[in-house]
Amino acid sequence: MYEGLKGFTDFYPDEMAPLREVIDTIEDTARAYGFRETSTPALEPAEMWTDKSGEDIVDELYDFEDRGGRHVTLTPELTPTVARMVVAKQQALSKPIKWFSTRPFWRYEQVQQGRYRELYQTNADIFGSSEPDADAEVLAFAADSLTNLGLDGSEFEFRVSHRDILGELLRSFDADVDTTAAIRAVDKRAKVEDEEYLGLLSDAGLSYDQAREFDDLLVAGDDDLSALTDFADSEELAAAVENLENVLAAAEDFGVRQYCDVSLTTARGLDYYTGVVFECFDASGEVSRSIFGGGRYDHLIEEFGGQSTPAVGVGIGVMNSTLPLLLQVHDAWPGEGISTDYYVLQVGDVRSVASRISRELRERGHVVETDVSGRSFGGQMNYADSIDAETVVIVGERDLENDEVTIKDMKSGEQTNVPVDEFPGESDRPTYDEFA
RNA sequence: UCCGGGUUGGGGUAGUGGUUAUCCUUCAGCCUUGUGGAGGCUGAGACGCGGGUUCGAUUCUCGCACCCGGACCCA
Repeated sequence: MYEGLKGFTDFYPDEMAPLREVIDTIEDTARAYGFRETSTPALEPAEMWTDKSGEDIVDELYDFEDRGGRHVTLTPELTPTVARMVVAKQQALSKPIKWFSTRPFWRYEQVQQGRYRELYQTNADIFGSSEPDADAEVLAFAADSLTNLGLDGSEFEFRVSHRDILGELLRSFDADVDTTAAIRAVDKRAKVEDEEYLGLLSDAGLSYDQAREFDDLLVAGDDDLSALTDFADSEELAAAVENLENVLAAAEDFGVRQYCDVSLTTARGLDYYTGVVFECFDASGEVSRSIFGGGRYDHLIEEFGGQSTPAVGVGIGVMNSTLPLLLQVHDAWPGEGISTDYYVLQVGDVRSVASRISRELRERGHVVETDVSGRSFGGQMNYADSIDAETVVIVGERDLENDEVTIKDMKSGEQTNVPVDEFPGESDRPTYDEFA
């Protein structure tokens, strides 16, 4: 007997059925916004991550040398791949480009609640629009996905921040600040002691007093963004604040503003984000990890060798992620197990008739099972029960002597005889009730 | 990489340095060779892996693997 790899998960049919519903719901939402489906490789040149991404990502790569001596990696995220695709066909694609896909990703990291080494994400991205409407549409898609899954606004929250606000605010201090390090410090704010947090900020170049002032501004800004523009007379800062306000205004018109809280201390770890960034959290706090996140990355396409192209997107973890935890906590986990429309029960040498009936029922789009194990009558009834069959069609030698089959409703247990020539007949979904 | 807690049939569990390892459930078959959800009977099926201590280890001990949770990091 073999064991599967740590951090990889087998999904059995009764586990996959609700996950399928979750994925279908999110994908239907994406389609409704006009996102078009793409499919992308599992394996990519490792350089796509080692060249641009920070140490953190590289440490988690599932990478190796292939037989041609190429340094390749299983993809840990989608963004560089879609960036590559956009660059390759940039001139041919009409803008805005709106793509979605659901597929696995791999990260070699420590396994814990909601975090595995193989995870599935539905990504949705918009390329070619820097308008606030594009940011807001991504927020709206994400929010609609959650509400379509049965969550309401009191059960999740989007913490929305803006990289340029943080950057410009830092720049407005009269100091030589390492912006990236400072933003990383902000990202840690909730996790470390005040003193350590302020220490990280001063490591980044702020004086102690400036660090205090900076932090006060972030907190004040969450309630009232004008506190920021009042502080510094900076055109760039004003533009960033205005951009965030415009995104929130668009979100208001799109009907999702109520899910969004301004939270300037939400920074997100990835370095390529540029404007609006957001993370989704469980409003009840029961799921402590972030559910998913996204944001704007206006420079990545250019960095990948394309023409300057603004971009904004979100990646929602659907399997081996925290979203199932969120849905379970709020009683929104799809309950449907496997079910079967018809079981065609065979007694004796009746395969040709049973097959004809099965085929005609399947042609009508139903889920139909019949015996492939040579089981006894009782054994087949047992099996029909175990697969939650709604109707059992008994094709037995005894009935066929009278040119009949028996239609049995499994819920009530009632049954009746029907001429074999009239089943399934003209009805799309013939059941016991129609013949009773 | 670090810190806790775990690992006994498919699932859930009891127990023990020494005969055939407990119970529930599940699965298969039968009671009932044409009727599932109830009951009865029969059967299948387990001490994570490796080393050490010991006459003897599932039990004690060490290492490893895996699982659960946490730190770090992230989605």
